[in-house]
Amino acid sequence: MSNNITIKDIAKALGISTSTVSRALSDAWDVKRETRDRVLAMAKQLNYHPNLNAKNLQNKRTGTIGIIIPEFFSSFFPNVIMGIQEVLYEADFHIFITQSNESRSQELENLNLLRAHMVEGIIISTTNEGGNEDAYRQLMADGMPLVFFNRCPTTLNAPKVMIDDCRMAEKAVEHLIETGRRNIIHLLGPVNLEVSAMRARGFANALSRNGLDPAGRSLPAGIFIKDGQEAVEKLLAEGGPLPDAIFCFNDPVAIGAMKALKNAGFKVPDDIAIVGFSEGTMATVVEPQLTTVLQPTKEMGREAARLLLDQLSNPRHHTPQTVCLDARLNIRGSSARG
Amino acid sequence: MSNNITIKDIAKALGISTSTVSRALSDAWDVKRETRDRVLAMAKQLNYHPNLNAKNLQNKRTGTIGIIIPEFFSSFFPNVIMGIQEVLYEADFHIFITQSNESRSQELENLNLLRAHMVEGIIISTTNEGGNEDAYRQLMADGMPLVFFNRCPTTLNAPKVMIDDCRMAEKAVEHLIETGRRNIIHLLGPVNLEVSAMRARGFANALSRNGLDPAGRSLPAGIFIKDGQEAVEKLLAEGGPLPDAIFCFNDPVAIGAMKALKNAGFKVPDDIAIVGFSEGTMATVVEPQLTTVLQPTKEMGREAARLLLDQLSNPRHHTPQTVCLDARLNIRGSSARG
DNA sequence: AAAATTAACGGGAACGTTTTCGATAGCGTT
DNA sequence: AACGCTATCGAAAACGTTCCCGTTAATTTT
Repeated sequence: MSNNITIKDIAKALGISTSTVSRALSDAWDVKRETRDRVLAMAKQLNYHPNLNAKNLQNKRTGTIGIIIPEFFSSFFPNVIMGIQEVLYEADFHIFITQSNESRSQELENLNLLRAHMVEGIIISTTNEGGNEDAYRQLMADGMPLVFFNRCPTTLNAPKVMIDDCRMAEKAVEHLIETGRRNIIHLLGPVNLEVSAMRARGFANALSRNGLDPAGRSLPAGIFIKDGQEAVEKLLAEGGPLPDAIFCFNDPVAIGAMKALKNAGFKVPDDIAIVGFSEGTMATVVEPQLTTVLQPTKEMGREAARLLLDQLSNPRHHTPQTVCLDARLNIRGSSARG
Repeated sequence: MSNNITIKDIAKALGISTSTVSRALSDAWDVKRETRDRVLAMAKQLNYHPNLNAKNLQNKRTGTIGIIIPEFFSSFFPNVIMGIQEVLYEADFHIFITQSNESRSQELENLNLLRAHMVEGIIISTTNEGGNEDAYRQLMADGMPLVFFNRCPTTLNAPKVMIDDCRMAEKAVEHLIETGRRNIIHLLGPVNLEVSAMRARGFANALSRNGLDPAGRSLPAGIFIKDGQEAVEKLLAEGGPLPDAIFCFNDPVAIGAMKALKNAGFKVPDDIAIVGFSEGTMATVVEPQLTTVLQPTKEMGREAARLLLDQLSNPRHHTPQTVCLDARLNIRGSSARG
């Protein structure tokens, strides 16, 4: 931008002082109506734009908050961001989105980037690698407000917003049991994600509560379509007795599992029922449509933003609270049967 | 952040001047090795972080470039952003992502926001509302480097990176013709998008080149699943003769169309073939898998970033070029037949 | 009529950097 | 002994704002 006109230029053009120009632009009380109008007119005429660096250098703020998400590809995070934007824009904040690409080091870089850009707070969903807890701690110790959502470090006493993954997993698995399935397995998420553990626990709870033994019924998978596909292919290749239902860590894994089953000639849900988690666009596109847990993504974003604003307006000894949102099990074709 | 230590603090702690500290931190030649090490050590000890506002105020730059995309939901734009990041991070720039939500006014707000944040350039894909051409023009006149991708304003002489939508549409439709379809219709995209017109033109070209009359064979649809679904439902309700193939503006529309056909008891591709455009995650998830045009999204982002860097390093009279990337028609089940 | 208040503005320091221009000291040259 | 180098550092201006103090003139109060 070659556009270098400053308040000095306006002042000079009008034969007044920069102080007055500054006051006029910020609508101060001690400036005559007429001069204010002249300043505004001249500003428009000269196509003036305030220099945010100078302004922020002065008032020691940036009006920006940072976001770190692990990926862009599922519709989950974009939706959360929409919610964040909604309440943050309302509160006159801008957001600075970065993505860690599920990489620990990239996340660390982003943290430093955001700190260097002097964001006034950070909303973050961790990578599935984990391991940056010290950095979070350091940041919080330095007074940077942090809010976690969805993927939250267990060991950290910070504001978090999540859904009750354990209970929803229970519900999902109980639904499978109610529809007559007894031989249910679970495709696990990434090991160092708390949500993985939570959903696995919900799975186990549901089984034992119904007199089924959860031991040895969880298989490693992951997070992507291919993870689910490979896990099921491996299962089929082993030639052991097959389950009659699979509870998957998330939708992509569920879809991958469905693919593998179809390719091997099995019918979903008749031979094997499938349920996913964290409903995205694909759930109603795949055939049969996927039974899965719909998370209140937008509301999750709103809530995270609210927690951050709370901290901001209440800097001292803010006891970090964890808000837990309701989710809904959407029952569809992939688990149908009476 | 209550962390207010500056180079002054370092200077005071070491009994040297701020100039030296500054030089030491920026690795200048005229500072003794030993003092530089002491400065660095003290900086680490005090947990110093440079104030970007002050720094940027000085050197009149921000190292940030802005991105405006219309939405987050398809995987298209996130993929492009990955490409942009790749080359921009390499060149030591940060990116500032905003989304217009397909809204003209929101896009305008974003433009102003980015300008206020003094980004050094903007990469943008316009909304389907359009109408901000004057703002683009003004920005460019003020010396702000702009690069458009995918959705580019026709009337503007600016760097653009796109694929040859017309030719790819032709290819897609010719594929339908080669597989024996004669009665082909097109579901249109948003009216004020150049890509809509381009794909429609390609559709028409392919028809007339094969002795088929394109007149009256284009139906308004849109951009979302429901647009395609509703368009086909309307078509079916009208009770006229049905086509044997539908070329859709994009994948969601194609998927919507498939849904409507299936619901009405038609078989894809036997009764009616479907082809989409701009392949996303859903293309291989839907059943039958979707024949569609795969765009080089990541490369598109890389190229856009490169064009921006070109402009940045070559500020004056930079003749804006349009780079046209190759795309690929991925033939799948939805258009199968010999 | 003197004093006090108010309305409107200007001067200048400050925010945390970078950078230009010296300054100083040591040391070899002549 | 006077000179010029080189190496290393400090003083101070500048970047574009904001804001605390004045200051002046007009207006009101006593």
